[in-house]
Amino acid sequence: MSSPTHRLAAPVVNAVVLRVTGRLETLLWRRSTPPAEDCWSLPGGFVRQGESLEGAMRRHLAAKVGVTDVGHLEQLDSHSAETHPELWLLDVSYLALIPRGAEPHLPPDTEWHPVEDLPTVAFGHAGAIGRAHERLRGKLSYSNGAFALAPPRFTLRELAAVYEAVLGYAVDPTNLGRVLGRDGLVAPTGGQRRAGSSGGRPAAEFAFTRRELVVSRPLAAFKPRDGGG
Amino acid sequence: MSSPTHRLAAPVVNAVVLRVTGRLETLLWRRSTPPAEDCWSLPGGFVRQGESLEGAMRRHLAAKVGVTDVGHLEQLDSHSAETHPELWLLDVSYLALIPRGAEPHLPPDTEWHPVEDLPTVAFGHAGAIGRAHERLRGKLSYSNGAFALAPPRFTLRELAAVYEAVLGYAVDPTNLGRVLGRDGLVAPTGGQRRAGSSGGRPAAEFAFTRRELVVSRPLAAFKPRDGGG
DNA sequence: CAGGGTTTTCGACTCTCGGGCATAAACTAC
DNA sequence: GTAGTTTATGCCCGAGAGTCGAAAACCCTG
Repeated sequence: MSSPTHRLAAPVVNAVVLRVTGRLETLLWRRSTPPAEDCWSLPGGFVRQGESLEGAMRRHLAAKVGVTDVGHLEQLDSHSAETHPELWLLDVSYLALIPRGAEPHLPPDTEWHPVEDLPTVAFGHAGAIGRAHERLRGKLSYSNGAFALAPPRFTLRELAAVYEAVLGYAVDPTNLGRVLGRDGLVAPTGGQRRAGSSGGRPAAEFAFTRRELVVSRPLAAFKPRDGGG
Repeated sequence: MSSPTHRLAAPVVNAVVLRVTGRLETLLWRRSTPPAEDCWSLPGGFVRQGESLEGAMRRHLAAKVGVTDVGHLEQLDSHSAETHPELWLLDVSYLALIPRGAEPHLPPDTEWHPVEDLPTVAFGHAGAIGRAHERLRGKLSYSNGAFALAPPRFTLRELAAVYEAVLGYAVDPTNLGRVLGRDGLVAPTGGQRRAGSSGGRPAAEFAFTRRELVVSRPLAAFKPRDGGG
């Protein structure tokens, strides 16, 4: 069963790159080569032998779309794809979050598109975008996942705007700050920020305490024996 | 970049098969062929062209370890593996949950091992078992994920025992029934069950209302505009 | 058949946390 | 200085989880 007569596949990585600029946006790449020439698709490419999947993903993000400052990179899922005329592809999807403020300078064929108003994308990649959005929505609800989308320093109003763009409904900045603050996920920096247009009380500046993913609720739907750790 | 000169990999699927029999156990397979001959590893095998990854996983589970009644099957992650001397492998890991009562008749080379006391497993598969356990722990806390581990009908005490085996700490049957019942995830069947040894009040028999995964809390860490749906 | 032991079930209570609201504070513009 | 805008702080309320005790249902023994 380990004989080399088995058919072989070409490993491919693709990323759903998400950022928030008022709206939730994803990065699409207009293909200039077959297959699916002149169609939009997710940025990505082939994996080299000896290369890790995540390494390949970062390489393609940096080389093809100029994305180097990735706030968070996470594998979504894999599936066997017959979308290529000659090759059997094994498609591994990633979710990449870009913090606000890190503006990658994009190659000409690459554009941000609002997730709520996507063009037609090839290879069934629209499903991957939907799953990525869904997973991100979950992450914001039970972790500090917004650290990878928010700028390094922000006001509670700005952070609430990030949540609103992802979740799709209004979020109260006061309550948001209290919840994240109680879990120790965000903390005030001491600085202040003035509102953009007309006057008002300057807002306190906050920052996430950690830049890696932390699950706030310790999965305690039921009681983890309060005494111990 | 789509030239067929790229190196190709052999897609492989592996499953962390978990069940609960008092303890949480996983299914390991003693390899009788190279590589890693006579070592324990996760059950799995090659993917055929034209076959979906999940289809290949189910095929191997049925053929190699006699597992046909899978309560839940879910992809974990993929990684590029250099563990084979001749082939470049692309390893896709799955989590498979076996309900209690469905006892697959195992081939001679296959055994259940308690997750807390594993033998040495090859190919770095120990990490996959850990990640599977971790994900399962999360599932039990915010979904009806236990439906795939529990028998079709059970008492609250029996269900609590399943939770304890996975979570590692005591769970109150009363509270568990109330929480899952309020969300409509479990419901009494009307039947009764007598305790095993000495007498006592017979316990009501319960069953999960759905046999697919349902996320109980609608990810509402913040307010989803109570009016609408 | 009465009584003790065992297990489950039900109800009441408490505590924490999310959400809402009103008020105070801080700043700008006129 | 006054009006207007925005943020911050405190308090209240309700929902839900966790605990506890008492009642219910059953078995076994004498």
